[in-house]
Amino acid sequence: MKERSRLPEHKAKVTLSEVAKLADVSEITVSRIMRNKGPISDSTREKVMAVVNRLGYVPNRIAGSLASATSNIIGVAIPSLSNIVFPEVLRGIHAGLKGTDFQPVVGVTDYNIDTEETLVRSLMAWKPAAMILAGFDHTDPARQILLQSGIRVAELMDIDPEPIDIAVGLSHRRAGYDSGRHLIERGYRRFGYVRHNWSADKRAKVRYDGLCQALSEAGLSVIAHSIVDGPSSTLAGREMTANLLADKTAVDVAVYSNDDMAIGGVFHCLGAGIALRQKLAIFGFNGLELGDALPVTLSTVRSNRFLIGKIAVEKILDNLSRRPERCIVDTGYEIIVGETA
Amino acid sequence: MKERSRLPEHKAKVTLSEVAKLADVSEITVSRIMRNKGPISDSTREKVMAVVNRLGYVPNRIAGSLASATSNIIGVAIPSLSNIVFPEVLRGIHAGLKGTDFQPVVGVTDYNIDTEETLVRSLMAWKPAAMILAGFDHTDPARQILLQSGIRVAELMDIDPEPIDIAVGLSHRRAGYDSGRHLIERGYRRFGYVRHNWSADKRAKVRYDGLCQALSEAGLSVIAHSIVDGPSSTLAGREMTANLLADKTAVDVAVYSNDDMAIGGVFHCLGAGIALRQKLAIFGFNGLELGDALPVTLSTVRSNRFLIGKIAVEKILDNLSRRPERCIVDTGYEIIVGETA
DNA sequence: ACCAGCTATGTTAGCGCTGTCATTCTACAT
DNA sequence: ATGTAGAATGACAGCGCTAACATAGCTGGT
Repeated sequence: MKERSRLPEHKAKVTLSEVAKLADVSEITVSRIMRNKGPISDSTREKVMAVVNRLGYVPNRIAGSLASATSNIIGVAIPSLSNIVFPEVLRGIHAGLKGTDFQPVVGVTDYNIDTEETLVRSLMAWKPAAMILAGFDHTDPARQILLQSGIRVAELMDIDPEPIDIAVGLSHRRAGYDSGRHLIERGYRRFGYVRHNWSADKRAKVRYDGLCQALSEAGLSVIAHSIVDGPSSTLAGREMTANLLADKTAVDVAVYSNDDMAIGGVFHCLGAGIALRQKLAIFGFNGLELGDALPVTLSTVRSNRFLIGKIAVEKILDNLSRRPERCIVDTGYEIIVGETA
Repeated sequence: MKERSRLPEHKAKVTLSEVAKLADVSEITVSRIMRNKGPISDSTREKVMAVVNRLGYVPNRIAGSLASATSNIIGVAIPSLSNIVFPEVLRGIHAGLKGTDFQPVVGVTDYNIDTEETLVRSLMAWKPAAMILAGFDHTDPARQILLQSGIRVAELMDIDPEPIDIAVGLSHRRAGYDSGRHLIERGYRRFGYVRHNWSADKRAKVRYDGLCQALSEAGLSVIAHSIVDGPSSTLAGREMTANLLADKTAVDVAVYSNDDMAIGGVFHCLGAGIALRQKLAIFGFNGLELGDALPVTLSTVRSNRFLIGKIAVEKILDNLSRRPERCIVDTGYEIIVGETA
C-alpha cells in the first residue's frame, strides 16, 4: 500500500459554504448545526454531519469570532515558567476552564512590566473574553487598556493592593506576620533571613516586612541576612545557608524567601550533619509538595496556587461582563508545622 | 480627585476606520502603519500615531487574521502541567518564540488521546500557523486533521516512532539501554526497578525495555520491582523504595522511572540512614535541577526538555510551510555521574 | 520635455462566518 | 375553513481588517 501523501492534495480549504452546497442546505443551517443552536430537524442534521465528516470540515473560529464579536479566548500573562508556582496557577486555570470551550492564551512577562504591556496589547488584540495577570504591578498604559476594555480582569497571587476588577490570592503581609508570630511562640529568638533578589518578586519583600513587624512587636529583629543576587533556587538556598552559618552571628532559626530556598537549607544541614530544629530551624513559604517528601518534613506556609488559578476562572465565568464592584477573594494560607521548625 | 470609572464610558469600540477618519487618511494607510509595512512618510505616520494613541486603538487581530488568512497562533497540546517536565518544554517554546509575534495557545490533554483530539480540533479552529504536540499517540481523526492541515506539526519528547512532520526529542530506548550499560560497567549486578504507572507514560516503558535489553545482553535481569499505581511523585518514590528494600531480594542498584521517583528514593535512604551507593545505588531519569542540589547528587540521565521546546519552535519557524521530507531532531541525552550510583 | 522608476497613498473586493429578520410549513384548536 | 403558534429554514448585510491592484506625485537621466 502506497503511503498517503503528507501534503494536502487539493488545497481544498473546506468552508461552511462548501459544506452547505454539498449538503444542499443554506450556510446558516450548517452554522447552526455546528454550534448546536436553534431548531434543526434530525434528518437535516444527519445529512449535514455526513458531509462535515466526509470533508473533515473544521469551523473557522476566526471568522466566527469576527462575525459574532465574541471570542472564547482568555488571555493569561504570567511572570515566569521556571518558578514552579506559576505552572501550578496555570493548572488551576486549566482546571477551571475544563468543560467550557474557553482557550487560554498564555504569555510570559519575565517579571518585566514593559514586556507585560507588550503582551497585554498583543493579547487584547485577540479580543479575549477576559484577562488574567499575576500581580498588580503594571505600566500605566497597560492598566489603562485593561480598564477601558470592559472585560473581566483578574489579578492573581496577592490581595493587598487595589485591583482593577478581580483579585484572587492571599495577604503576603499577614502570611509573613503570622510566620513570625508562630516562630516566636515556638520559642525562636535569633532570626536569620535567607533570600533571593526580590526586586522582581515584590511579594517576597512584603512577606519579609510582615515578618519584621511581628518580630519588632516582640522586641526582636532579624539579626543576620544572607542574600543571593539572582532568582531563587534550591542550590542558591543551600549555598546561602552555608553562608549564613559561616557568619559569627549565631541564629536559631532561618526564615527563607520561599520553599525552593528553604529546601536548599535543609539539604545543606542534611549534608553538613547539622541537626534540624535543635541546631538550626528552617521555615519556608509556599508549601511545595516536595517539602512533605523530605526526610525531615519542611515547616512552611501553604499558599494555594492551584486554587488561586481555579477560583480566578470561576469568578470570571460567574459573570463575563465586568461588574461595577470590585471582587476580592482571599484564598488564605496555612502554617504547616513540619519537622524543621 | 474623583476616581475614574472602571466601566467603559462610551462603548466606543475604536476601529481602523475611525482612526483613519480622524487622521484624515485612508484605512489602508493606518493598517500599513500599524503593521510597519510599505512606505509611509514620517509626517503621515506621526499624524496617525497621534490619533491611535489618543483613542487607545488596538488593532483587531481576529479581523486581520481573517482578511490575511494567516494567524500568528501556535497551538500547543501537552499532557499535563503537574509534571515539571512539560512546563520546561513550554519554557523552551516561549523562549523560541521570543521576539517573533507568534502566540502559543496551550491546551492540556490529561494524557488522554480523546481529549487530545477534541483539543486539536479546537486549536485547529483558530487556523494556527503550526501545532506542537507531546508524543506520537493520537487518535486517527486527530492524525488525519493534522496531516491534512498542511501546517507544520511538531511531535515532541521522542524520536523513535515515525512523525507526522517534525519530531524533536531523544531515543528513550537508547537512553534506557545506555543507562543499563553504564550501571553494569560500574559494577552493579542486582537491579531493582521502581516505577509509577506507565499506562499513560509510554516513554517510561520504552526506557525500561531498553534497560532490560542491556541487562539481558549481559546475562542479567531486573530482579525486583516496586510499582506505585498512580503518577510519579517524590513521595511515591520514597515509599516504593522502602517497599523495594523490605523485599527479601537484595538489590545493589535501584533504577527509577524518573527523577521524581529517584529523589524520593534518595530521601528514603537519607532518612533511614542507608548509605547511598555503598548499600544502595540510585539512578533516575530526566536530570532535574533539584538532583544537583541534593546533599548527595543524583546519578541520572539528562533529557534536554527546554531544548526540545526551543528547537521545535526553531524548526517550525525555519520554514512555516510543510516540506515533503520529515524532519527528525535528536536532542540527545547525557548520563550524569552523580554520587548516588 | 519625456518617460522610467521610485515613493506615498487610495479603491475595491472580499476573508468565512453569524445576527437579524423574514419566510415556509406543519400541527392543532376554534 | 381559519387562525395561530411553533418548528425549520433561508436571504442578506455586515464584522474589521488586508491583498491586490490602481493612482498620483516626485526624481533624475537623456
